[in-house]
Amino acid sequence: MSESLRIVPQPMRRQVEEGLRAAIVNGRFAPGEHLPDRVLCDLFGASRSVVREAVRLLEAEGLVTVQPNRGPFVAHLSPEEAAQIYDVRGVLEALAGESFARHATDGERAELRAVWEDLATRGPGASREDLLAIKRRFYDVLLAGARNAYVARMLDQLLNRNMQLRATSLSDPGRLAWTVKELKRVLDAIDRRDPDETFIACREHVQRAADVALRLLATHSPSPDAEPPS
Amino acid sequence: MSESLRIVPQPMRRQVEEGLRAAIVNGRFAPGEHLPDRVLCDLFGASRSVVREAVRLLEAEGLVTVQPNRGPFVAHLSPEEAAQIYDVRGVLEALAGESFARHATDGERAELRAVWEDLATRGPGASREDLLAIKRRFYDVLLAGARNAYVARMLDQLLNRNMQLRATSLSDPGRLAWTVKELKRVLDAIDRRDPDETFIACREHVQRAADVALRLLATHSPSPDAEPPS
DNA sequence: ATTGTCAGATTGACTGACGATCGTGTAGAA
DNA sequence: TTCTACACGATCGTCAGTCAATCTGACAAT
Repeated sequence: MSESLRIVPQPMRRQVEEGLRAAIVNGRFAPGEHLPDRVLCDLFGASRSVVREAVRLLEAEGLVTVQPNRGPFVAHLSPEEAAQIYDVRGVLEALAGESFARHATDGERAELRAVWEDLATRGPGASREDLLAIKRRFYDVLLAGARNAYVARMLDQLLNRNMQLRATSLSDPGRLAWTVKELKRVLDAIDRRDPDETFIACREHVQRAADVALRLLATHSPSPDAEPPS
Repeated sequence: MSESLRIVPQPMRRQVEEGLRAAIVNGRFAPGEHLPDRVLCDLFGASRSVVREAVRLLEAEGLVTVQPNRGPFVAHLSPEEAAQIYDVRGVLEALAGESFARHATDGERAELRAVWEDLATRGPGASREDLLAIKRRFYDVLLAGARNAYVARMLDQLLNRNMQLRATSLSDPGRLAWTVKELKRVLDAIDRRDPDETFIACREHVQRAADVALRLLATHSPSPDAEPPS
């Protein structure tokens, strides 16, 4: 853990990339919205080269889709895509949990349980932001203990991709209690050093979250907002 | 399936991107090799803007790593990373198989079995290229029938990432017979419409391939080639 | 031998420019 | 009035050139 002390001046490109990503996942840009590079340029005060490179990265992450000769658009999340994302999230999170059960240190296990207890003691009055932040910490600890950089990167992408849906599903009344109960099963499996059971518990947890989110998505907004291109 | 007939002139950027990716996965560039954008420019006859955007995409895929102020390098695959990639591949392929068992049409099931029979009837004298091509077709059919664009994209990335290892493990004498037998278990599970068994069979297949590849990697080249930077 | 300095090479970023392409609105014809 | 064709604007794709910051390696000085 000899963390390098050298400071790296964050390149302009990375600032644009992170700013744009944050703006998209926080909903400051509506899905389907057109983002001409001109407006991105003077929004971030950067040149076209920088903006275009940043857009390429977000395109690879799936957050924006670039139509030829028309430019970048905020990606639209259809119910089918959402279901697919949850499927992938399920197996990746299951793998992360399984790896955590295998490789995590005692300190990391204790830390994960601490985060869970933080979540469990929140009343139902907690704000969406708080809940998302706690779940974020949960994932951070989980992925750190899983010792697998690839599953961490891919899961990060997927969590960014369906941030809006997670916010809605977390705000569902009564969902918090189920989340706490499902995660307890994960924690118990981890403490019993049972990777297989951890795998199953994690995947099932995501499946439940997907059911809630997709049900909300189907009933609450039967007709999506922006135009599905082509 | 009304595929649009209109041809879109592939942008220069995409040509550079695909050419560079092909050059890396085919081993025309050694791992750890430095790729100054100057040489990429007159190698592809493109301007710096185009090359840099293409490099961004490959960076997001993990095929190249860009060191600040030093430029892009062909990514180096450590044994630990290889093991992590195989872990992720295992669950993603398992999910793809499970989805295939759930959603594929009868035609797709027959097609998958045809590809498998093609692989099974090859004698041990088949060339690496042929075997890789057949496995490629197997994956294409599998992913098409899985009805999940995300698992397809991520699996594609991972397969590109460890192409070299796959080539070595496929060339291992006797491995072909085991591969055929393991895939038969997958096919049988699919034909029995048993998603859970398909999941397990796929994951185990990848695990076996990982064991072979990592064993070869450990014994055949105990000290990697290029310098691990920093 | 260690340190300091300098030149060359390379990246990061910006700017201006040009043609190609898409969408749209308008003018003209039926 | 309705429909078609064309022109126009907006935007993208690409390029070339410039400048500053940084790294590398060699060479000189202590």
